[in-house]
Amino acid sequence: MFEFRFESGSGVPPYLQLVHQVERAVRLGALRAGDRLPTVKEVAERLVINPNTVLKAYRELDHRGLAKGRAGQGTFIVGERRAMTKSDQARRAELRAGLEAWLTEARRAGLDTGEIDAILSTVLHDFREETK
Amino acid sequence: MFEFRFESGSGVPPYLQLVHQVERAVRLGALRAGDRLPTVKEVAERLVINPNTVLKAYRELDHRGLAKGRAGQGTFIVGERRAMTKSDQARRAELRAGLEAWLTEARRAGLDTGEIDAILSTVLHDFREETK
Amino acid sequence: MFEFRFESGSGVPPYLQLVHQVERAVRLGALRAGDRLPTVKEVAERLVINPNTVLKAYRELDHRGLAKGRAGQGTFIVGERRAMTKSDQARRAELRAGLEAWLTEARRAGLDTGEIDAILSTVLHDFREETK
Amino acid sequence: MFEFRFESGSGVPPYLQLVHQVERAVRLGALRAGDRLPTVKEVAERLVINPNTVLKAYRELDHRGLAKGRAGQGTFIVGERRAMTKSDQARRAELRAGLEAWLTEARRAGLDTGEIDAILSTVLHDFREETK
DNA sequence: GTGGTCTAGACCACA
DNA sequence: GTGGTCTAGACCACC
Repeated sequence: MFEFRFESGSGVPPYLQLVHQVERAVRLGALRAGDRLPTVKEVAERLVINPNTVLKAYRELDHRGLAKGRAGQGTFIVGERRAMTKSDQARRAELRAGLEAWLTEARRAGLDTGEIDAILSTVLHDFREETK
Repeated sequence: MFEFRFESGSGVPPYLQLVHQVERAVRLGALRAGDRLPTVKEVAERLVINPNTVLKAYRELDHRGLAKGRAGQGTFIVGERRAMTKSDQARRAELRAGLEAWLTEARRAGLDTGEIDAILSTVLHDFREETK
Repeated sequence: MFEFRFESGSGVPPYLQLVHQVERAVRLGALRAGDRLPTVKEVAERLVINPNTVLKAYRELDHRGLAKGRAGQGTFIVGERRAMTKSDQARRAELRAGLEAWLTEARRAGLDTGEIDAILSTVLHDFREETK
Repeated sequence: MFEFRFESGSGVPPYLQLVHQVERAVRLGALRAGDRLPTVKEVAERLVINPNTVLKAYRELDHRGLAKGRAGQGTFIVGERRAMTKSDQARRAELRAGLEAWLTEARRAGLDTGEIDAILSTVLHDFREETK
């Protein structure tokens, strides 16, 4: 079952964090069409937030065409996302491993979380500017 | 002079984005104690937002002990952040280059911005869980 | 419920007066962790000021770690302030009574509010210099 | 020569602090008609503030009829304040001593500056309400 | 309904 | 001109 989490202190509204997490999971293939999201009640209890906040996130997912609620059954991921080929999956795994290596390297160099974030967001921004 | 920018669509309130950018710049050594931030008016005009929004960001920086406004003079970075040694700087540059290489690799593998973000935030999260 | 008031004419910005009052109340034990402050709207209406001014005060209290706003619920005093012992409370009451006696004495000697203030601030200042 | 000082952190605008100090000194008899205030330049240098701020305070004192600048000579306290009788002076000294005793008592009871302030302002406020 | 962000514009304090 | 306070009112996020 998909697990939500909160990155507190980022300033992103809680309901949007939930939306983003589903979006990312779908992109990575961790969530696929037909998968069932945890119920509103479950999420609300687990994250200790108001059920309305979860509802708003699920409504937004519906709005974005990523999930669809079925009365009495739950909320399900929709939309066809072409399955990844084996070689695609392998390449992702490699990339993932590469990033993990980079992070380990950064930690070993004595950088704390804040510094890593700073480098990440700066480099990311520059990269997007260049490849725009 | 320090340049602000907006990462629109993230859901982070504009004033917080400004705060985060200064925080990151200070961490990376791009801003140092005594440096003057652009005036409230300049930022407001450049980003086409209300001066009060910029003021709010500067006030937040004050609260966080990162900057201090002086009426009639401007807003200045405050607090001693020990200068980085040459070797530290070199290590950062290496890390930066490594991350850029990773990004180039990811692009070459056909990942779009959304997918890269997805991998980044997932791996980052897992990494923090592990090293916690 | 905590009651705010204005000491007009002091030159202290209204929002700061609110902050100071909460700080003092917390110090005196009149407000304790978990206590709920009146809502922004209530204070604004009672003191006939703009809600944003109250909000600014509450935000400042947040920054100082004295209170925390919870959307939809209100603003609450935060932070553990060890409860005063019975004997402590008694000593405070004595001190308070002593000060009241002094004030009565001063009034009887024909001093007006301004003169009392003058003596108070002067003696206070000297006292701090000495015990510094 | 009269000495100005700053109580930082009170939120009272610097120029008003200067005004208040002269007012109090006049009330207490520490400054009397004809006494010369330090020059704008002296005050500005001593307190490390802009001369314009001192000028504004002196202008305000003029406005309130407490002091008058004489071109090329300086700023002088004006206004007849009937001299205090010997017995009046004695009574003030007694009051002052009484307050000092109270403060010593408070310190001995373990109260810090903030707590003393809290009691003072609370009792003062209540006292004014009662004798209003 | 409760806190919080943003805008718009007036006014003040400081240099 | 530069930071800062206050007002007024719209809109958002959370309960």
